[in-house]
Amino acid sequence: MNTKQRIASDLERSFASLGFAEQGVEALRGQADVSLRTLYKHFPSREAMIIGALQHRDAAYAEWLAGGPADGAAHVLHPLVRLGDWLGEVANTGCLFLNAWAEYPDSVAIAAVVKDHKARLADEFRLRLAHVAPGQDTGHLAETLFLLHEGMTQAARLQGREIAYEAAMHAARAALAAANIR
Amino acid sequence: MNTKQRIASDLERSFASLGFAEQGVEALRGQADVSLRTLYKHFPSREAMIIGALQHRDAAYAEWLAGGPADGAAHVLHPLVRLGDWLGEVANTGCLFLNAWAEYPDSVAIAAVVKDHKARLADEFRLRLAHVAPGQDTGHLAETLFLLHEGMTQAARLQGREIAYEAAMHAARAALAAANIR
DNA sequence: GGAAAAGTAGAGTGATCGCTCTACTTTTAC
DNA sequence: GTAAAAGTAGAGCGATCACTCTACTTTTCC
Repeated sequence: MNTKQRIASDLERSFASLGFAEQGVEALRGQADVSLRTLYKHFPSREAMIIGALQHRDAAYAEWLAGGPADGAAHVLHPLVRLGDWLGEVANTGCLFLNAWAEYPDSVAIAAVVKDHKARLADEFRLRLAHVAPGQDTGHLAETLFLLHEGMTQAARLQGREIAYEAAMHAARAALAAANIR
Repeated sequence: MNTKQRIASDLERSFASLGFAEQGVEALRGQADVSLRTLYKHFPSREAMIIGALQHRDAAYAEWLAGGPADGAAHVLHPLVRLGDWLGEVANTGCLFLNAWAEYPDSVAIAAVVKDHKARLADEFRLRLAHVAPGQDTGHLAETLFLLHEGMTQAARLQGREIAYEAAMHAARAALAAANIR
């Protein structure tokens, strides 16, 4: 792993646990354990540091999602199950991407990274549905699963992970059953 | 309407359209068209201004939700329909409450307002379900509708309001039909 | 072995921002 | 009518913050 990637990883962990607003560049420098000059060499502005952290998480989350059962409803539900695991294992401060966007609503670059990440996530459901029900129109279903994914992320902070996970899985299974995917 | 409420209304509109981070106290003062001294008299810190704006929107949203068809599935779906209207009419910058929380993750007072607002929203679904299906266990269903509500809010920014609205309504109707609520 | 690249430490700078304060005017209430 | 309350205008303060710069050391690579 090169220096830039290692710093990006530290930045991601730092932003995820303490949020964006509460942390200045000096604090980030400390977490990454590099000099200010090196930090700025790889990430020439605070915004670039945030983008680097988001891109790092984007890659990590894609890896986290991969795999699971090869067929049937369980194949489609796998990303939701994994999100449930994720929410249980990492500090639950909501969606890192949406939090970043909230902090920099005018940044075109950050908005692009966020939309890109979410589009890839929505595609994940489309691909898995196409694999399980080839030829079938599953557009609505993919959207529904994406809505439940986003809802679960936020609801876990508000009402507890268990409640959000149970409700999302229950609703997702019902939606798949209604489309004869079992 | 007294001065404080009028200022709170201006603050809400201001935060909603330009976000939290991008706007300092001087800009807020300008939007509310009052002197700095008066602004601080009613809201003694920037955090208090944010809380005031959130409380104002909480009340406005409760009023916005009220009413709708008196019975059947349409009674339960009414809040989702209204959210669809809301997303079409106001600048869609995501959920004001979650954005505020993202900006001040350590503020106990802000977290309390956010959780309070969301709890009231979840209760809205529970109450409407209890009205339509008295005696029936609709806990899961209420959670599902809440997830779809939260998911719709975010997905509307990411994929467009129409897609998010269609998907959420479709999923919600299916969930109600599965519980024999029509 | 030596030059270039990449790193460290940390002081300094300019701008911004939340908030206070002074001096003055208008409105409200009895 | 008058006193208290509430408002305006806006300069100024202290702190913070993103970012730069100087001086020096270590690592890499042919």
